[in-house]
Amino acid sequence: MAAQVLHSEVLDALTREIVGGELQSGAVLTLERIQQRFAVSRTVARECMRMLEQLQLVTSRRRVGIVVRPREDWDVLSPRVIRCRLDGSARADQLRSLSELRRAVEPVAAASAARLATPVERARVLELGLGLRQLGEAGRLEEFLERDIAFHGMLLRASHNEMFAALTDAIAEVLAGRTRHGLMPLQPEPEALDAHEAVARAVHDGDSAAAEHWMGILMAELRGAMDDA
Amino acid sequence: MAAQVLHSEVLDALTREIVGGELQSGAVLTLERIQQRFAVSRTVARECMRMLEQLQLVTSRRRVGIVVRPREDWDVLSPRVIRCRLDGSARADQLRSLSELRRAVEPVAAASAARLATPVERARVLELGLGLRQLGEAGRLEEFLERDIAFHGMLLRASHNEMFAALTDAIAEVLAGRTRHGLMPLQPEPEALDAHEAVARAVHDGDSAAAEHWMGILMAELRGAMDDA
DNA sequence: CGTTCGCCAAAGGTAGCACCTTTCAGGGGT
DNA sequence: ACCCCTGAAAGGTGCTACCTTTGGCGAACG
Repeated sequence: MAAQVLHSEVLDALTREIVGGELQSGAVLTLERIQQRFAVSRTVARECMRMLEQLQLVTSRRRVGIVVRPREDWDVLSPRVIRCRLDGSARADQLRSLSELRRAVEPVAAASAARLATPVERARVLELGLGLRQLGEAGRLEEFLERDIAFHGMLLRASHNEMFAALTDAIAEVLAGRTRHGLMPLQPEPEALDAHEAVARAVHDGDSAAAEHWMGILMAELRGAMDDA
Repeated sequence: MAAQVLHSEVLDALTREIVGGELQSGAVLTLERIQQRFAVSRTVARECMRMLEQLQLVTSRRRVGIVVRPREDWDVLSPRVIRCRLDGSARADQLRSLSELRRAVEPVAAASAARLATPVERARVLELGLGLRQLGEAGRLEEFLERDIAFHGMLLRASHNEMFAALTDAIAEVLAGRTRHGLMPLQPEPEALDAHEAVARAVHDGDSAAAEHWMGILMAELRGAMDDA
């Protein structure tokens, strides 16, 4: 992302410490300590601080220092915060709340996609959806995951709502995280495959009610799967 | 928010110009020009640039300058971007996509609240929900709006999902924006009042299916109202 | 005991430098 | 006519030094 620029390691390290709970609400940093700890200049320390401030992770007060804010204030929808929480100790919590967000968003996104997608997008959704069945039944989990991510991402983008589209990466992380944590059956449930296919067809045919309905079914299924685990 | 610190005017001005479309994708800024235009030092210009970069509004490349990114890349869920879009020329678009997000999130949030709210939160939700009827029937729109915002905000927080809670302010903006733009009837529809009350009771009684159902009804109603306008 | 006052730590902001990357133009060779 | 090489300039990256402003806190005073 920010590439090799800036000592973005500093930002990442601090973000992780805050969202990971090592630096609790009320903890105080100073620019000086950041400078010394990471051996960077004031400029870099300040830029990091500003970014943390923008994420609402800290607030900077004169004479006091840089104070860590309580979790309620965090900009938890920011991709950076999501990413850091996903590979920190708060991983499980983050996955749960993201899954819930998914359950909320994806059915509505599917409905919008059925209404608003371009012909090219419709075709692509259908293609991806149909392909899932073959990969699933063949038990090719790696490829299934990859295509599943592509399918859900395509759908979110096809909704033509930029706020849904902005969740693409986070949702991809949920999917990948589930698989990596062995929360997936060795072979996807037939019901899930049916639901995927039904969603794909509904979007392709412009049937927004059906798209929402079937995506809802799909969400309910994986909610059941997660509750078991 | 960031208070009177920093020439946050600079950041706001630039953010507005980008999300407002005055600076289109591919447009190039330089630190030098920012410095001159706003009469600030390089440090301040750089901090602003870093924040814009974090919002994915721009990307900074050596020898080239600060390049505005296409809208797909923006961190459109960031409160700052939402705020700037809401009082820029993209207001209508932003309200529409936010409303859709609301339609997705609020029913699920209501269901979670019914499951997870604390006794205090349940009582408060019920109180706010019941109060709405009186204010609505009396036609006291100002107070109705205020309480409506409190009601939905309480519900989002009571869902105990920090990602839903993070949308509180944005959703408050939608509610306020609708009223300010005369998209509300002079007296709230009786059906809407019924739905509010039903949601409040369901959350209070811990009936998560009913909470989701009635909130869905409510969302459908105001979607109808918005489509009319 | 309460109130005021002043100190100073730490952020806010400015200025200017050295450096590195990237681009782009110009020249020479094929 | 085309390609590659080279060099210079533009502009971000990072650093240091320095001054200003604010606000917390303790001491002194009423």
